Amino acid sequence: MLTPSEQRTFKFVQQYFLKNGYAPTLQEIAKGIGIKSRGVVHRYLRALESSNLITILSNRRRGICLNPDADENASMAPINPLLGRIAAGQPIEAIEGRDELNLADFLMSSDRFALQVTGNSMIDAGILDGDTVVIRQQQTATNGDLVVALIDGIEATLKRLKKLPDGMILLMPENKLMEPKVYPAQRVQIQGVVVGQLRSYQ
Amino acid sequence: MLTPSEQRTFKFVQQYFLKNGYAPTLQEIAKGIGIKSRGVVHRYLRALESSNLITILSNRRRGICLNPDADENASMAPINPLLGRIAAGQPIEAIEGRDELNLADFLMSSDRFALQVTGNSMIDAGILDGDTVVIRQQQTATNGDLVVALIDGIEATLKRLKKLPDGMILLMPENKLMEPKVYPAQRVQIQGVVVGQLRSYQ
DNA sequence: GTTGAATGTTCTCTATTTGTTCTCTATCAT
DNA sequence: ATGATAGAGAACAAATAGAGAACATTCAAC
Repeated sequence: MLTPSEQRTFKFVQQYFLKNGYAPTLQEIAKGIGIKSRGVVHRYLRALESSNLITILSNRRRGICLNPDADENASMAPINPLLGRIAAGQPIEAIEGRDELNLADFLMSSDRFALQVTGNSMIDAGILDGDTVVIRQQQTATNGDLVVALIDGIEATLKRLKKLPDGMILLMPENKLMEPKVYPAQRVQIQGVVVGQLRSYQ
Repeated sequence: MLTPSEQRTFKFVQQYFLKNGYAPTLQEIAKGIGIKSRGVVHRYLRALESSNLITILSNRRRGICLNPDADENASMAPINPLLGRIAAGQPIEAIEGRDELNLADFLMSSDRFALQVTGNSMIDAGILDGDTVVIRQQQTATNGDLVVALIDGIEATLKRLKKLPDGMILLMPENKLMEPKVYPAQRVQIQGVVVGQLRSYQ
């Protein structure tokens, strides 16, 4: 059972964590909830700890951990309610089993990063200008993967990979108007493969 | 759990690697994260290594390797950096300002839900079979919006909305092979508009 | 090979920030 | 009044960020 200030504190910490990937300092919390005293913040944190919402690593800077089992932490994991399936001409049907969309699987891993795509070279693969692609960092890829490739150590491109039998590498754009290009393997360095894509319409 | 400086360091290394295809020197990292001491950088790298994010080849110049299958538990960093912008044939350029991809903005809001798309009616808009779309629930929409519409209270479809001057409603698929359909307004009920889209390649 | 500059590594040292613990006020509802 | 809740702020200890010196090791040019 939390007092209003304690709730505000907890919410702020949660959001800060989600946004920055590390805990806030007492001063940042104080500013965030609109007070000035670090001492007061500390008192609230103590209360949150005894309610089992957080764990405090003593004397550590930014040493606040969110306890995973806390109910209200459910909102921490970016999960989306309700996931149904929509098809032209059919009623929306619920999908059994997977009723949540877990973004953590999608891209929250340290070996992933995101890139914003410029240009239309991949529109036939449904990747439009301005979309964001999520890349898993790796040096190798298999035929047919969408890869980020570095050519001659300078030019970066997003293309579909095809290894030719003669050791050459074919980088194919997904755009009927553009031509695939062939490079000797040593000129092409794979930086990662596309594991996801997202777009915002606002 | 990484300190902010350690995260900055990791991100810089990742970015440098992506851009150049090889690891930076300690001095380059120092400059990149805004400090002067190579010793300090080395300390941060040690921390990253013990979090299993990187591997250091001792005494090797540019001897930092990014660990491909990073241990998520170790880092616990729920961020995925937006590292840059990729354009065909150009070096990857860093995006200043917005350096993080904030998923909270994207879909963590109570009035949103997700649907999985079946069918090819929207492929020309870059929405493929199997993609997930994020819908903001609302009863009205403006011309040109991508909407989830319920026809006769039964059929749900994802189409582009066009209100005709005579009060009829035109639902246009984004697929050259399909024909738009016209309905009287009372048969069509808007369920929400598409505010985001995502795809997983796994 | 030899050499020298650049680079990685290990330290010590300092200043600042941060966490922690106090005490002291103020407000408000019962 | 009497707790409970809010807040300010001082004082101290600990952690962190950073500088920089000193030495070891690479690596490329000669």
